[in-house]
Amino acid sequence: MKMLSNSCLYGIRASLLVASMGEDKKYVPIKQISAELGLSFYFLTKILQKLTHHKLMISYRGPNGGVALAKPAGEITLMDMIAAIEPDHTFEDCIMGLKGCGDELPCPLHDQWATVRDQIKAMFENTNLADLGKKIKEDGLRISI
Amino acid sequence: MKMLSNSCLYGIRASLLVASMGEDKKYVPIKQISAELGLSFYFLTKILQKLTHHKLMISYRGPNGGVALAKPAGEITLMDMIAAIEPDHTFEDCIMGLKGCGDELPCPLHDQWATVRDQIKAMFENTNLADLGKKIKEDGLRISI
DNA sequence: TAGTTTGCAGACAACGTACTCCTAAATATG
DNA sequence: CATATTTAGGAGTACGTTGTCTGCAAACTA
Repeated sequence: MKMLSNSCLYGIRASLLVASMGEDKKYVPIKQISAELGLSFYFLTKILQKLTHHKLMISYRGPNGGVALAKPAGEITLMDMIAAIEPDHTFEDCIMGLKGCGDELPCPLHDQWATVRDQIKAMFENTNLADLGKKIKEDGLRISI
Repeated sequence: MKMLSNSCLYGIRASLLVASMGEDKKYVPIKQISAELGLSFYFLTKILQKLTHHKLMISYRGPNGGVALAKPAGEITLMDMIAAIEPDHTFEDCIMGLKGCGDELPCPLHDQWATVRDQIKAMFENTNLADLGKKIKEDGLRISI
């Protein structure tokens, strides 16, 4: 069950890596990020450009350049990342694909689905990069492979 | 948030319609189903062929032909439909896209996601066409437009 | 048997996502 | 100023999903 596009996943993982490395280094080169995460440099470049356009990251060209978070990691939620990379992704859709499905005019699965959907939405809204970075560091969780 | 492909949604809606119409008529023509649901006849034909191949439906050619459910509606779950139409759809994936993510080697979102994912899986496994048909009939819920 | 109705099967086009490559622009250093 | 480093941006390829069309096979009707 693919909830998020590859682009979105790559963007989140890259941001987490930048958050963890950016403490000593101001800018992290995209080449280095792609190597550490095992992703295509060219493709990752495109994705991170979307994040800089949406002011979640800042970039700097030339030697010692790279990308950095534009805000503290605690102020960037997963929902921010999704909105920047997959702008068409909504969390309102009817699971049966019916237009106009809602509390007043529900499809047969509406109530069950609305509950689950709101949980997913809350998960993305209430989780920020600092939360995930802390888990990665403290519990040894991973963002590679 | 698109959980299921259009093909899958169309197949489910068509099956529900067949279940509700098949009481008096043995076979329902695909042409009629596509007209009532506002779907492409050609495309729906392809989708329903997958259901007949997976023995969820039976088809009959010629005048008074069409498709019918191969089993009582109460014995066909949404998960059966998904498996037939989207055979690659799994409900085990890591939401971060990491291979090997599991209880022993979790990603930072694993626990939160596993809970939601299992609810979705259960929703599809425990809901059958008769359940939905009953809601549609008794509560006036809809499968069109 | 001839003609009509219906599903079956294969080819094909349009589109979005994923991914690659190339050149230009900005910046640092000697 | 010359050169190396690094991001920006546009063009192009590959593939899956969606959707269309055409001809064929099966079944009924007269």
